[in-house]
Amino acid sequence: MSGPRFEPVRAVRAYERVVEQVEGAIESGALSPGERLPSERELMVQFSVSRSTVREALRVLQARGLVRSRPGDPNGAEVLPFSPAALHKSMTTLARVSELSLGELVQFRMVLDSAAILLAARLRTEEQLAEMAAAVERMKEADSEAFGAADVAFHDAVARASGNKLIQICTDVVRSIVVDLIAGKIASAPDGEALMRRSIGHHEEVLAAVRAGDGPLAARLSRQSMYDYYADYIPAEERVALRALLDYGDIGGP
Amino acid sequence: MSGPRFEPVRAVRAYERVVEQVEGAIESGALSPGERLPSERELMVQFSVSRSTVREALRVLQARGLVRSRPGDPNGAEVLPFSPAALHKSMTTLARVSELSLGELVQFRMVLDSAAILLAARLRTEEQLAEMAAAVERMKEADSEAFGAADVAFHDAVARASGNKLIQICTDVVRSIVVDLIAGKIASAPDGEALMRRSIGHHEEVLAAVRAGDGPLAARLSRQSMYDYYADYIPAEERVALRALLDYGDIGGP
DNA sequence: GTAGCCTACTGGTCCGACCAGTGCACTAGC
DNA sequence: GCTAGTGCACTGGTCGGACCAGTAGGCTAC
Repeated sequence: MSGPRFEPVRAVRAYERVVEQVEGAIESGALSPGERLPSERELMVQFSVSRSTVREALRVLQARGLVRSRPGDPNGAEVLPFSPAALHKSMTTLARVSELSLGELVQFRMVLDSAAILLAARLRTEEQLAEMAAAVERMKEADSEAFGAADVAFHDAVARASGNKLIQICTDVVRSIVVDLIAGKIASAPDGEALMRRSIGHHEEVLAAVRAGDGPLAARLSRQSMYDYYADYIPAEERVALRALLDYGDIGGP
Repeated sequence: MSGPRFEPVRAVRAYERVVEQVEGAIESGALSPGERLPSERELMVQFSVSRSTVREALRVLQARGLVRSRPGDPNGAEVLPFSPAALHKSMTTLARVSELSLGELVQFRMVLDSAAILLAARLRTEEQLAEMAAAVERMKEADSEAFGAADVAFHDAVARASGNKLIQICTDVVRSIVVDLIAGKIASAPDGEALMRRSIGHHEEVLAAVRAGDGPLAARLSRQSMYDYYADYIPAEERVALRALLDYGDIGGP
């Protein structure tokens, strides 16, 4: 017969229990962004642990992006509003140690971006549409530096219009990773000027499709646009997988 | 005139420099998974910092999922193979403090899963197809517990067949978050038995479409399947956004 | 009234100590 | 000879105390 099923007792370190408590307070809303934690010396009394333990706990919370501490600040550590910084960090690490290829990253962007655009074509407000249009205008008049910024603004407006915060955050994170990866290369592109002009044309078409409410068309155009933009940086054998998202003629409609 | 543009010097803490060096060694491959770091006392000599500083650095590295340390282990901290644990953690935090709704999470899954299936229909090997088929068979013969496991196995096989590690990891992370969120609810579902039967039918259709190489059809079916499966848990006003992914009749073809 | 200093805190770092674990070499027993 | 058991030397986890540089806010002197 099997006796009572005992749970394995994982040795839980003191600093972990401190982390759990503070984390719980933040997630439950008992501690809001902008509020301050007690000082380390105060915390060591409240938790009855040493300052080393408190500090290790704070380091973990800081690594998770929940808290920030400044030396000399008489108010103690500050509870931060959530930022995708931690997500960004772990995804960047993933990209490096897990050897994500540029192709995979771009493919991921094609999927998420086109989904965002498909949704935006349906759900966007007039305001958001105006933002996208403004970004495209800025792309036209920009030098190669401002061009990137305007491009980001466009895609960010689209992502927000999709109404899905997770899509918005993930597109943002992956985009910045891709941009970092090919940083410098874009300047040395065989024909950066032509690339920019073509990209502007693509964006205008996408914008028109969003304005018309034709999500499938907008999504298809955006995938094609991203493929064209990055294809030169991606090894030929990897491009096949990316084209699998295009070949159907239309992942977004007939 | 503007003089030389000086960079703002952010005060870099000692433990951060330790983190950077170890992190760099791991990312560059100088330190491989399974290898051991020197002991804390050895590290404090090498970095010429105190043990507290070394420990805070190790806590950060541990929080990022790069190393693990066991008390008493004579070999020092172990370099871990990358696991999406850190990604999972930060995304879970995101879901909680950033108040991601179940609807947004499911919508995200619909996007990623259908993209994975679209790619899998194109790129899958016979082996991977067999895995998917085996998983569906297990779903048929399983009780409600094993059903979930088989379901996971199916989607995991699909994600692997997509050939995109990022898609694979993200679907996995988001799936587990969704499952946690509705844990317990599924048992109390109005008609769990019927839901399971319907789900099996859907999976068989998806599998058939993948086998036939009809990616767009498979993708459409999978979105519909996921929508049907989770719709009951999602408030009506949120369902509209999810249906935006279905209404086009076919985000994957005519 | 204001400019500047002073003080009482903060977090960052260091040191030294103790404890409970772990792995390994060594030894006692077969 | 080989195995089973025992120490030992080390590990990480925690503690306490100490010092430093930095900050904010009150206080003083102008």
